Amino acid sequence: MVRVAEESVSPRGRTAAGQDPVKRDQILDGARRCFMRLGFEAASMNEITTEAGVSKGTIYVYFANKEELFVQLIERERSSLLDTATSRLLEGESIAAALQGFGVALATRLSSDDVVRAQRIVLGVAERLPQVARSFFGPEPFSGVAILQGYLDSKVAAGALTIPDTDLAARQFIELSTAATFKRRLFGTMTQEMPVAEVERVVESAVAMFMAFYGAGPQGGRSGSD
Amino acid sequence: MVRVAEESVSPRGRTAAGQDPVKRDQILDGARRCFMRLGFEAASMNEITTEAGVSKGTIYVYFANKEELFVQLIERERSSLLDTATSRLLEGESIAAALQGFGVALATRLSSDDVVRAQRIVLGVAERLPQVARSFFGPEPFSGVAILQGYLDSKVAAGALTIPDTDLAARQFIELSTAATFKRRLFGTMTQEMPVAEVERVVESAVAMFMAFYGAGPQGGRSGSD
Amino acid sequence: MVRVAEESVSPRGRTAAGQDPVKRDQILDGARRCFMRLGFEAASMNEITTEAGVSKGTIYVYFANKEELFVQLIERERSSLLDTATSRLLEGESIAAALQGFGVALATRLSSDDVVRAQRIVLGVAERLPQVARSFFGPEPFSGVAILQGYLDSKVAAGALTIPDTDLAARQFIELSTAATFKRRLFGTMTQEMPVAEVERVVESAVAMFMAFYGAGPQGGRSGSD
Amino acid sequence: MVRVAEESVSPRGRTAAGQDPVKRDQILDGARRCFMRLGFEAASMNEITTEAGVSKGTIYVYFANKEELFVQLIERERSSLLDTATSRLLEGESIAAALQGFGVALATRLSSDDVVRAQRIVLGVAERLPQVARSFFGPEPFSGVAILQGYLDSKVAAGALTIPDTDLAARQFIELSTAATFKRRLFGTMTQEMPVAEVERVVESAVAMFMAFYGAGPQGGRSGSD
DNA sequence: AATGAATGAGCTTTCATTCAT
DNA sequence: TATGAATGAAAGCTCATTCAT
Repeated sequence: MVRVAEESVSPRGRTAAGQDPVKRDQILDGARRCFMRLGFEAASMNEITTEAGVSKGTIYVYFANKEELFVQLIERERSSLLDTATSRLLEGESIAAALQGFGVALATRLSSDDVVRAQRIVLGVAERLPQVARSFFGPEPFSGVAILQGYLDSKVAAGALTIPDTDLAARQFIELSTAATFKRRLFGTMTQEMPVAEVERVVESAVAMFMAFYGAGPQGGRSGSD
Repeated sequence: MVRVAEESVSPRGRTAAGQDPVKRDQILDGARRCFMRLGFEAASMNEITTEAGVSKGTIYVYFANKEELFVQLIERERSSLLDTATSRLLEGESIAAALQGFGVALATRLSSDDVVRAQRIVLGVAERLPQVARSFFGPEPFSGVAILQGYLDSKVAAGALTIPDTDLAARQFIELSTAATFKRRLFGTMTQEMPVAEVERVVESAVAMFMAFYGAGPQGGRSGSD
Repeated sequence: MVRVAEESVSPRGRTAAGQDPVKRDQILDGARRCFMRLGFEAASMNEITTEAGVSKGTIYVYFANKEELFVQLIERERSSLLDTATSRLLEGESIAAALQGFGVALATRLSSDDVVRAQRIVLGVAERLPQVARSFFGPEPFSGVAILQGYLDSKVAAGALTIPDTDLAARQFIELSTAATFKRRLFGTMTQEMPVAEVERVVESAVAMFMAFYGAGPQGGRSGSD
Repeated sequence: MVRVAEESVSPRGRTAAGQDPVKRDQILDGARRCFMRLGFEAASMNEITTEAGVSKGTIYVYFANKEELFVQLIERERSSLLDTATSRLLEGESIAAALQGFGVALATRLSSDDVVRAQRIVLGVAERLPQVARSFFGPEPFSGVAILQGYLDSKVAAGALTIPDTDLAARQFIELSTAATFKRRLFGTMTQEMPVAEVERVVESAVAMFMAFYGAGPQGGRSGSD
């Protein structure tokens, strides 16, 4: 019964109900535009219908209800969220360079119009759909943190860094990298995306501060107890 | 049903429509309970009416509509948000102690159940009511930042700190102080408020890192490259 | 708060929400017309709204949902269903006359257009609203039966009738009285109400048959055992 | 999903659209299960489709719409409704025995769960599909009545019974036989099928009453006045 | 000035029916 | 001929807002 589309546009033959990935994406694209423009509550299924160019019934074949549609949309969007940052981290030639690349990619992505918008919507429904908010940055724990922590762990093991609590250190670096943008963008006090050069400057400061504290050496970083 | 106790009713005669500050607060108190419990969309004016113990019409005399009621509520709540943190900053006997007190107070308050809830609600309507989100932490720019920046400026002027960009440095310290809590609480990956001892440890690390980088000395902290 | 209407049209002052009996009846009247014309499923709340001359919201203040509205309607209608038959029974000068009056009233009422229509609708939703169907003829058991049984019991006690099972006998008389009409009207093979003269003839036969079998005398009626 | 076993499929080549009686029955079987379980309105064509193991389109080739499908279903079911009762009547060795067999069979069948369910559904749509309800018990007039009336006519002709109005007498006997069950089962005041022994007792009373009134003899039963 | 009953647009969701494949 | 994905009208119900009292 299920004959999956072989290329991209529903090619030939039929697909099982609710199984055509092209139509599914078409719906998600329409939903994305609506949710982004209006938020979760204000986006009506009617409008999504129109925007996606499918009928009401079709949407309900692919997605059980509005919440499920939203959850699936976020799921789809999430996957690519931290890809660039992750690869930047692994590509870095030195620790400082790796952190710089990671921090810039992360700060840029997290403060992009789209992601900011998405974060707001997700937080707006966090009470009703807690798992959506919880997994917004990827499978728990906050995956950017997990990745960076893994990286830091490896450098600590190699003796290149001295960090008593790599989970905290990872969070610290991320917060330092996004110090100028995250809250400002989320709460709207910064209305434009920050220029790359400026982001780079902020991350440079973050790297410098981080390395000054955690860089291996006699004075070794401290995170709390001594 | 809920009637205000005799003595708290506007004292003498009648007040101009929509002018009685006691009734105004009574409405805002009810609205606060509803919005916090249900969120902006789910809180119905009917429920607010009941919770506040006033009639529908009265609410509409004091507040033009649901949005305006919400805006006014956030405005009222905001003022006290950073009071403790601010006074902790000014009470500190040393820079490190001042920062420690400020950081702990800030991290604690920002990750309290109430404030987390409020942030989510505010962010959920940020697209529709941008100025509410924008001014959530106080008059622009982000007021915790402004206060801390002022403090840092004074210490720089006194030669106790070396900071090229005190705005950035203020943000950095705040982000470091809330590194373990802010995102986790907001996105729900941390479901309980963090124990005070743990908050203190995190802030100690923040202070150490901050002072290591910006503490006055030959190597003076840098925030860009030179 | 609740100031009940003193006469018939909402007289003066306000009534508590969902408490105005005049408006309540107005809604039930509109609902009655719609349900009778279209049946339960086909009657839309919109149409009832229009027919009753009230707004959607008002209906939902008085009745929680469509089912509840229907239940309340049937409840209201039911009360008068067997009044006439009951009083005819008690007015009869002889047993035969009492039974004749009761039978004619019952057969007439049960086969009237309105009652037939109502029975169909009630039976149509019987699976979903069993208690509505169950109590259609009044509080259990089938109240016409209960009343007649009580009457028969008294006559048996007085020695005027010999009936081993008065519950069965009551049902038998009722079925005999409505033998020509009940099923025919309900299932639509008889499309007009039966002329009174004809009903009277059928009930006369019922009375004759009943008295021949149960009338006190040496041969005494039998209903089952040897 | 449900596929008919090879051998039951239309035997040779193709059948004209909507002409294969095997497929037709297959559809009606599925529809029967759905309608009985859910009632007319609640049974969706989708569910019938699944239950019958045919496609939506196919159903619409065989039956113009949902109503027509229902009509045809009732038509098919109807034929067997009174078979047993009819043969019991003709097998009876005496009039009393014939009536007893007929009455018990009829009362049992009419109050069986399935038939009660079917009657309710049919009555629920009686206003919209009058002919379905009208012909529920067979071709007009009420066929159980017609058959019994024929039987009574023959006995009257033979001088074994004295009945002025055999149509009425037939109805009377049927109502007496089902006096304890019909309304109670239909309106749900009796939730279980009645035990056979009890049905037999009720029918015995019906036969006794009937024979006492219509049994040939000097006093000959009368159904009108003289 | 305060009340709260009434309003009705608008919401999400269902499902009989169609028609391209 | 048979299929079942797609359609879209219409359903029950909610709730911000109004205005007669």
